[in-house]
Amino acid sequence: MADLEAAGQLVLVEDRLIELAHSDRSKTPIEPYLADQWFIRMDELAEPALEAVRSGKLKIVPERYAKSYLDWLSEKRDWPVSRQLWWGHRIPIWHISGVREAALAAAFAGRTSVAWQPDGTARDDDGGGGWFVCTSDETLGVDTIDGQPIVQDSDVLDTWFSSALWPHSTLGWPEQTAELATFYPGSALLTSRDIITLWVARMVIMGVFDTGVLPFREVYIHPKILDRYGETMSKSKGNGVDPLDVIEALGADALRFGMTTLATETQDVRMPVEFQCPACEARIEQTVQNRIQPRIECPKCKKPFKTQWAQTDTDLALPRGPALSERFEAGRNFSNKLWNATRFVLMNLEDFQAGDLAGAGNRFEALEDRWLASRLASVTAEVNRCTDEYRFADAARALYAFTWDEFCSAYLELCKSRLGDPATRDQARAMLLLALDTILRLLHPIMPFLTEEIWQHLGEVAPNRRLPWDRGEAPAASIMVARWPEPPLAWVDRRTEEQFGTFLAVVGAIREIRSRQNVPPKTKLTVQIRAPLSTAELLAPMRGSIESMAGASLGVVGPDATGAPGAATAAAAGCDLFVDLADLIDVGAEIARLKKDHEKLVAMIAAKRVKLGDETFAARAPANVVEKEREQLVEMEDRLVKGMTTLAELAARKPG
RNA sequence: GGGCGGCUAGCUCAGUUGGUUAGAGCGCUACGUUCACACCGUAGAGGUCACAGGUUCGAAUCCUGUGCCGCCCA
Repeated sequence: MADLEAAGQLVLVEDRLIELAHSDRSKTPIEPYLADQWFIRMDELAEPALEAVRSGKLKIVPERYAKSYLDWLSEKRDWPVSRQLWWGHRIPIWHISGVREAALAAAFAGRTSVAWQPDGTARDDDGGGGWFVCTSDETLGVDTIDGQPIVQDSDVLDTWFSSALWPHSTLGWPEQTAELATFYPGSALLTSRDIITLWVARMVIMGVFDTGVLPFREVYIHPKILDRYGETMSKSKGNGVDPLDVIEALGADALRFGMTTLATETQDVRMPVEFQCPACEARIEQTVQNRIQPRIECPKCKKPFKTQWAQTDTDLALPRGPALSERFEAGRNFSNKLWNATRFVLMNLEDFQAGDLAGAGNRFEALEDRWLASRLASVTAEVNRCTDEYRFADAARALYAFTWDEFCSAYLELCKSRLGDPATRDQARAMLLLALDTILRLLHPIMPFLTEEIWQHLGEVAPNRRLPWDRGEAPAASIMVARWPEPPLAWVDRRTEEQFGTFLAVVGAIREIRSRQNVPPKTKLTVQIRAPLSTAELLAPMRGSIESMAGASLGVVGPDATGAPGAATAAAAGCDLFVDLADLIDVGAEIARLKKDHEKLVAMIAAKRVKLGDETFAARAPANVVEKEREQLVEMEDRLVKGMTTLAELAARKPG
């Protein structure tokens, strides 16, 4: 500064704030310090690791992470491996001063694993110098040479150096063990994105260098879980979830299922954390303030509980409030759902003899059986596809939706009446067994404990069951070694699924009317369904099912069905449903609803007309898209007219 | 400074190659304990898809820019 001033070059002196890095652990500023360190030259080592990914021999999923791997390795920056710590692998380098090379050669004569080179210090007067000595053996075996002490470097290797050895050293390398022969290389490495360069790249480098073989063929990078504020979870911040707490409160399968549904292709997932009051089970949002307190008072029951920070004897004596997340509750609820569905199946399976389901494919006569078989085949294919592509969340979602919404809500309900009829009872039971067994196998990787438990119960009730994919063998003693299900794709039947969809839509429409009009569940509704002949034929065999699932009795189902003037109406799957509610109907509510519908329809019809009137749309959009739009317009206009008729009828009926 | 990702319902997230009225779980509202399940059932409300341009007959989706959030590297 003085020089600048003297030279007349100093313009201004001012105070500036400088970003100063702080140590995460000690919270003290990090000061630069120049020191000699050991480096590993990377140019030759990096090349095979780069080639492995470029050529596709090593696949990184999701693909975008290959970029950070390649970018980083391409720089081929030398790796500083020495650390001034008290733990770790000591660097296999020794120092000696004041000796000539001849003395080293004599001391290590015959040892090919020892190498040395000058350490760069100046020579002594008598020709002796400083040397680095290196060996791949554990020790040098000598303490002095020519009276000079030989001392091992006090530095240890970077933790990632040791970690890079993990795939092969854990299997006994450098010995050629049976474990190494069997388990090396592995198939897939699952890890977090922040250590792709630190760990994954180093394992590849080290694995190839030491064994000549890539340590794994695929790398799956999973998302990282952050708290509700987007911060990385850590014990020292106190913002984490303890898996043991989750297991204790919600179950091990809830934890695993929850983790699986979080495993999407995204980079981060957020997990809001809540304390659970041990006294009243109220949930208390974890905040930046309360997460570092030794005790928290429950705002609901006012009783205090301790956290991981409890220190004093009084705090330590308090009951502990576990840290949980609502994101595991769906898994807990799902476990419960599956357990109860199982109870229902087992209850109905007692004294069931026909356990051989190997020829199940020949017996799908009822619509719902064809549908269930079709769905089993589709869902299995979907789960296979998802797991092959590391889309674990999609697999979990598919199984959750199928089990809950289709197997439990639809199929089990339909079975209830069939189970009471001796003519259909055994077929329904066989189908329940087939479906539950298949669901268990598909779910097992995601919910291992519950599925095993149920598997054992199933084994007691139906020990002789044979599924088509069991190849004539009895069910395995444990689901862990049971065959993966293989429902044939020939079971997939799109027309049946469509048909079944129509059925469900009709049931839904009746339920909607009931709910809209506040009709108690026990009151039977009488429903007329105006449907095209084809749809009516299709619904005919499901008549009883519609009645039982919707709590209704069906009148006319066909093109000529009509409702009394002012009947409550609903549309579904190309049908119009009429429920005459003369004594029950809330006319005002119905009119209000229809008016709202009407406004919405008018707006949508207007938009459609503009679209279809646009010449360029007709000219440039694909024919099927234009056709679809036309059909929708017709359908909407039809609904508009019907709505207006009903409105007029209701208005005439409304008292006053 | 470079790179990667995110911004969709109150919350946490899905949304395949652009094409019905954008979905799920939790939460919320109403009704309901009919013998698998209230950790449940039925129905419902709730979204200008961060913002601004552009491409296109058509954009949550493709392109450009901006803002905010996060991570890796320097």
